[in-house]
Amino acid sequence: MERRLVIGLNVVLAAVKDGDPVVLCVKRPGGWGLPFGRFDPEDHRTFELALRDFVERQTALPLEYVEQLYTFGDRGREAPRASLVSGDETDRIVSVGYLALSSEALTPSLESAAWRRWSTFFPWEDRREGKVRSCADIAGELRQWAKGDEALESRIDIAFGTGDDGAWEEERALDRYELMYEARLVAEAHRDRDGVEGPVLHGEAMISDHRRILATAIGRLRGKLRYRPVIFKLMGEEFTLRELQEGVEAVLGFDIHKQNFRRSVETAGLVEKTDTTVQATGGRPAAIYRATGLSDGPTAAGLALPRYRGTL
Amino acid sequence: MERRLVIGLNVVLAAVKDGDPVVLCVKRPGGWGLPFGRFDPEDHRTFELALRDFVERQTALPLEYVEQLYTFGDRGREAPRASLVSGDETDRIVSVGYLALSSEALTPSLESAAWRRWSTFFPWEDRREGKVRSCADIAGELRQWAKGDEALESRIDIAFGTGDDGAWEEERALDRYELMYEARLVAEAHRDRDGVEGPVLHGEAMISDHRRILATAIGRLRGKLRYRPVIFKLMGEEFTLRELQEGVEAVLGFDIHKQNFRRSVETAGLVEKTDTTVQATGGRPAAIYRATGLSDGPTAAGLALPRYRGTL
DNA sequence: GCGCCATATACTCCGCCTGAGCAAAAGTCG
DNA sequence: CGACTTTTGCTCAGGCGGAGTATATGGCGC
Repeated sequence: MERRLVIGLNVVLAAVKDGDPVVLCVKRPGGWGLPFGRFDPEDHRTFELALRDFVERQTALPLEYVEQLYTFGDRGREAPRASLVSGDETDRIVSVGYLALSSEALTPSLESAAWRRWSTFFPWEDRREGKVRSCADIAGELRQWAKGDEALESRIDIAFGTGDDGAWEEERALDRYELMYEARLVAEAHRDRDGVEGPVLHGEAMISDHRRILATAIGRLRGKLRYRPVIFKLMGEEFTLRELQEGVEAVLGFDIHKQNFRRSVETAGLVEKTDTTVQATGGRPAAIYRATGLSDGPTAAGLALPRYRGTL
Repeated sequence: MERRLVIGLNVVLAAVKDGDPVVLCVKRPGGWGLPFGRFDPEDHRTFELALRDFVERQTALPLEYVEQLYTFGDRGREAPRASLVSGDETDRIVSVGYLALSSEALTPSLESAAWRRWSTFFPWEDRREGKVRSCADIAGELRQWAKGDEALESRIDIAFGTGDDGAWEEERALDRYELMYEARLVAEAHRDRDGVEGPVLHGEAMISDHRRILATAIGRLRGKLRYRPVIFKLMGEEFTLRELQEGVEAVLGFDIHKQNFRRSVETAGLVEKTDTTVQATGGRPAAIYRATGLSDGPTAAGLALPRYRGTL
């Protein structure tokens, strides 16, 4: 029988909820995963339409901003759960990953769907003060695994900002995940290959290669913050500068200087102050802002954001 | 009969030749296009392997650096030339675009393949002094077409750096091409839709949506220069700083300040000076440099490059 | 109303990066 | 040797970003 080609669509639908970045997950037989569906060339004119269609059917949540991430076509990646999408083990599955952003974490209609924090799957990516960061020295574990291999050590240094003049670059989430996969510090590495356990496992696993897709999405979103006004896709219509900053910090995964953030946001001209204020924090009331027209549209500049400058 | 799903692979193979950026093109019945082939799930384990396979067969050129660009799945995009890849008009074609870089523009074995300058297809993207830039005021033509529509004018301003504080951002090549397509300033717009001619047509057309894919590749490559050391994939083993600068300028499409370029490159630590020199320009001999280990690997920083600050 | 607290907002200061240009060095060519 | 070309070294000023201090404006307990 002929091996048919099947295209699957995966979505990382992200939002910010109670100051934490969350992603829409669906509970499947093998564990948690991203929403996905099969692309049917008969029914769907474009990928995006197909995506909106099945996400809305699966969760009753509408998609607003949508962006293509990457197309995964390697044989073997889908093996463990091929039957889920294709219904036929001999099919060859190619999957197209998408990133979608929502300004609200609305409750999904489906019981098996839920918003879950990024930090569940990537505890090491959240370096904000007071957050549950996995204090484990992952870079140290990796270096031990590298056993002096220079090329590997260089990759580790760049990915984790160890190294002499290196800095933690938040958008390298995928680099970090892939290193950890190779070093077998994540459960997927054991599931996909032999069952030899690594020293410690970090974060919760997802089915198939969904955690890899999520890492791709996180990195892409973080990078995009700096050159496109995507942060406003995660905010409501109106917000205080503190709320905006908390949204940015949630995505970036580290704290930033308050006064400088205000300065950079205000001079960028992406927001405008309204004449109303809110009093929600127990201190001085904050002015309410909204995004200007500049921050709309497919093109437009992003925010000038600082780099992480902590230790560890 | 069932509509089958077919995956096509397209490659933008770029190089720098005689100071100009070039792309490998293949002559087809309907005009020039990018090399492409059909992905066969039976034969190929990954997209990249398939890509290397058919490019080497079509042109006898090996691919070095390869990067996925985007997956195009909209129905209709492939209509005009569907039969080329599929051999069956009822198939649904999805195409995955790739960017590949070569340090040498080797002569392809196939007679129908040739290196052609980017500027053939995108004359407006080359703003270097003394180059054949199409002096036509494209932004003006676009604004005339926009007829006061604010949203459109804002897009034009951002794409072309017109607008008050806007600057020409070289990586927005796709934004510019898409606007021109919508305004029917490129031949493809007439071929794909009705035959109503626009005022002027710019650049040479390519078959299918290949010029769009090329625009995507140019934009991606230009952007990537700033944060990954990809420029060295386009250079030989050894080079002078002038040659390196000319390579960068060719890709960026504008001239940059010589002394500042030297400073930024040297402080970045991506190159190291050898103790040899060449005398090729009729002036003082230039030191030969080579890329350091830092510039290798999937990760690593890029060059700090200036922005275009010309007029027009 | 008054002191205290918490947060929002304003302003300052300084170092570094970057843009821009001058000038010297090291060759070729007539 | 002098004119010319290109490489290389250096300086200087403006601006942006990082970090901290100070002030404004509300609530709350008394």
